[in-house]
Amino acid sequence: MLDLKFIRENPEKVRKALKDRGMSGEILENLLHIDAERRALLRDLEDLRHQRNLISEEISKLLQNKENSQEKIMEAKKIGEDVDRLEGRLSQLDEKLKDLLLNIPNIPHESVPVGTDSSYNKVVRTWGEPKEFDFTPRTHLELGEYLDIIDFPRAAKLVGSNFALFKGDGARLQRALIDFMLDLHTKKHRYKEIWPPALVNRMSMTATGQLPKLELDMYRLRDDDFFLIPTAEVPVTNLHRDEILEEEKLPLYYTAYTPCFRREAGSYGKDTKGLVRVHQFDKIELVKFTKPEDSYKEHEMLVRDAEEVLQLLGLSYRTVLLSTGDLSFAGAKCYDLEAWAPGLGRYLEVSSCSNFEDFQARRANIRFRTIGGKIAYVHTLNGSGLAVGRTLVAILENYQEKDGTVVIPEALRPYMHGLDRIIPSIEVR
RNA sequence: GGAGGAGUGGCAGAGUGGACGAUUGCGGCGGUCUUGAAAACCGUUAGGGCCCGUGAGGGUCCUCAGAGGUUCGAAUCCUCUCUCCUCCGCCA
Repeated sequence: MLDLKFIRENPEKVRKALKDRGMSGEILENLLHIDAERRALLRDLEDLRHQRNLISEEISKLLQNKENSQEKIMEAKKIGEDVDRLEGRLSQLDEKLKDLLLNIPNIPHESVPVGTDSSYNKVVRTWGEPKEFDFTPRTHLELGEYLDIIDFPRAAKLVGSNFALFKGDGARLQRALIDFMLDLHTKKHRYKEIWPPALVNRMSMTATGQLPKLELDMYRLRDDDFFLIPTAEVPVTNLHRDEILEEEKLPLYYTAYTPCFRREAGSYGKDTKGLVRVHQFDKIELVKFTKPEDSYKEHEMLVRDAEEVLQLLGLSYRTVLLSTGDLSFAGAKCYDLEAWAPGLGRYLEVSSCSNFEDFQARRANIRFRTIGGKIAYVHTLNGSGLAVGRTLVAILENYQEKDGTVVIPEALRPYMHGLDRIIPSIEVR
């Protein structure tokens, strides 16, 4: 959420942001109109309340002196009626204003390329070369089936389409990746590990920006107003909701492994097969709370922390700076990391690292007290480090051999009890 | 799920209809003292909105878990919701 005062004083900046994102500017004009009306009303209302407060004080004194207060009470009552009327109107306007405010996206940072869709994204660097094969590389679907480590039909039997089920060395590889990533981020990069609930309430979902806009993309429980988290960003960012942090403690670094749940409503037809787009996947998330002046430096560092996972796994990738049209609602700037998937023959988004500036912090009311005693909003950042399922796709497709077996990347072997290769299971092991 | 108890500033904790946006302590900030620091002492310190002012600042309104209600007036009384604690039940 943007600062209302900022919008009021810089409407042209918000107008430009909406335009750059390819959105209509109508919402802004609407908001400015309501804001003006609301402020005029507020002035009248406060004036009335002031009068009433004065009379109430008089009544108090009259009563103490045992004098007659009936006349004053009648007067106050009359003002009270007007107050009620204006308050009713005010709460209507407040509601409208809040709704509009929650639906205005963040303002893209000046370094973000302007463009209405992903074709304007900019590759800022690449690492490694897309791997060449002297045979036609298989997709992770083919490999998963051949090695009997991923079982989509049975997952479909258990829940429905677009769910994954890992077996044997596939399950172990999944677990190894989680462990490997968490170890890297906690030990080397000094993030504190969090193991949060996978369910959160409506307030948490609103604070990080999933609600109200994306409610249909979320899984919601029927009997309680809880949601399955679409990313660990939600519980971890909400750790400090409604808190005032101390400046000396910033920046705070957190990492968390969680399953992530997404309905993917409206994305039918895209990536309908395989692990690329499933309703439940696993992800290691990185979250930072920083001082405003440090957030862009911290953002670059966070991206590097995520990139290191790919480097250690020996997966070639590119780092993409998203354009204004591709940027998420709450983000001010975002880099995607895309790993090369030879079987699919394309790059796969395995991480998305965003700086939200104070957009989430304002919604979530996360502030800090400076050493001088001033209070300000923190900046929040997060990124995947990494999405486990898609990383597994990249590993299978990059490390496959002609015979259909898959070599385990060196870095993962300690987490696989020394196993160096996945071969088809001939019988139940 | 049942029965009780509780929710107040950064934290702890007073406050049962008007003098309370709130005693006090801790913490924070400023100062005295000191070569410097600590201790001690003095002062200061809730958040937010609106209006006025170039500014320092001033005025005013709102906020005591949240939403309603009673009242001229609510932290205080009433209703509902949420959260936490204790006991019982159930359970990995």
